[in-house]
Amino acid sequence: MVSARRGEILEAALEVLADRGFKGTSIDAVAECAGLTRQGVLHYFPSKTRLLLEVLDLRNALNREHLADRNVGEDWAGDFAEAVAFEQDHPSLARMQCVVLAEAVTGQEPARGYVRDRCRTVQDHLAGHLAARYGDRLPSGLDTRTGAIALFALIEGVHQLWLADQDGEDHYPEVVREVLSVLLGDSAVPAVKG
Amino acid sequence: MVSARRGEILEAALEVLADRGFKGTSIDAVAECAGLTRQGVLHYFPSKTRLLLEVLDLRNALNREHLADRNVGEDWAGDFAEAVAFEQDHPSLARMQCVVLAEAVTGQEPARGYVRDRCRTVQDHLAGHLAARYGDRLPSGLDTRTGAIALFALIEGVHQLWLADQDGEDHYPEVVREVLSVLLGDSAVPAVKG
DNA sequence: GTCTATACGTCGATAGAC
DNA sequence: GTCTATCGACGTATAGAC
Repeated sequence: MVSARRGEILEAALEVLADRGFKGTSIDAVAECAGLTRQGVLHYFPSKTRLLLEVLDLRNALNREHLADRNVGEDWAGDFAEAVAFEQDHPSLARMQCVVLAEAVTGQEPARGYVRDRCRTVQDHLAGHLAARYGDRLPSGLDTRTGAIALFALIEGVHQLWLADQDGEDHYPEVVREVLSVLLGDSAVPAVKG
Repeated sequence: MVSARRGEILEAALEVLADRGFKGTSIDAVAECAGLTRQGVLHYFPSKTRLLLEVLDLRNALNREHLADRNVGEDWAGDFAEAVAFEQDHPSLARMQCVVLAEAVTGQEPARGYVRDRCRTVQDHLAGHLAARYGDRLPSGLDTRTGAIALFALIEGVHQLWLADQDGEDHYPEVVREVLSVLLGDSAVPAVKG
């Protein structure tokens, strides 16, 4: 039903957004990248804002699809390391997300609501899963809610660091795995002491 | 020596940048906020880019100034909690930083170099301090370098979460303190087990 | 493809201080 | 009479809308 063109435009928009952010993106640039004219783009998406929101949805879909392949929850540290690796294998997705979310922190950007919702649902999700498995406190002694916040912050922060300096450190998935195993308090990982 | 005007313009620029990001900021808006015209601003700062860079320097100066008041290193978890609290007491600084850094992830933004340098120097700094105190491994078993990365990522991530949803959770400084005490492995903090 | 809006940066001008 | 602070007007580029 959705024409192939629509998909192509979304792909093109993802690239341009990743490269220039929302404010910096012109419909012309998206159109050129997709091989049609501005009017062609506006035929499928009524406005730049709607286009952005659909790209964000696309990203969500891709992420969920990827996670669905794993048996999430058996190996938390591994799951998160994998999620980080996935982002790093798809730099456009990662950059788009980072830039657009930050822009949304700003005044009245269209993605503001999206960002707030995402922030809350991800935290609730994490807290729910952790509580289901560990109860009120993680084995490390951390409060479950605190742990969920820390996990989320850590992942977001790692993405930012990686994007800020892609020539630097690139063992982030491994870093995440080790840190998580300490935070959770499982000792399923080589947390070699002294 | 620098005229008072200059300072006023920097202050105004900080506000506007925090509110609209770099791309969204017009010299006109800064000028209006500072009570003069675009040309007046351009008299003190040759370009929008230079203005941005000076605002980033200003932020650095403020941060250093604030940290100089503490006896940094005696209580790591406390230091970081304090740093987070400081940011939250100065929302303009925090938002400006977050938005501008994220924009810099993008193509050829002026702050790109600044961000990469900051990323490296902060990590090196942290790693150096941690190594000086703990050696190759933290008491928690984490590798020192890994710990430094995790600390930095955690702080950056927490800022982002806070900015994304300021109506949500607001115990971030406390969260940071608790998480750090687990990551480092000091048990100087109520990490109540079971 | 044209219209309109906005924004950057330059040029020349004015007015006061030294 | 030159230096500093500021302004108005202009040229150009880009983006969104129809």
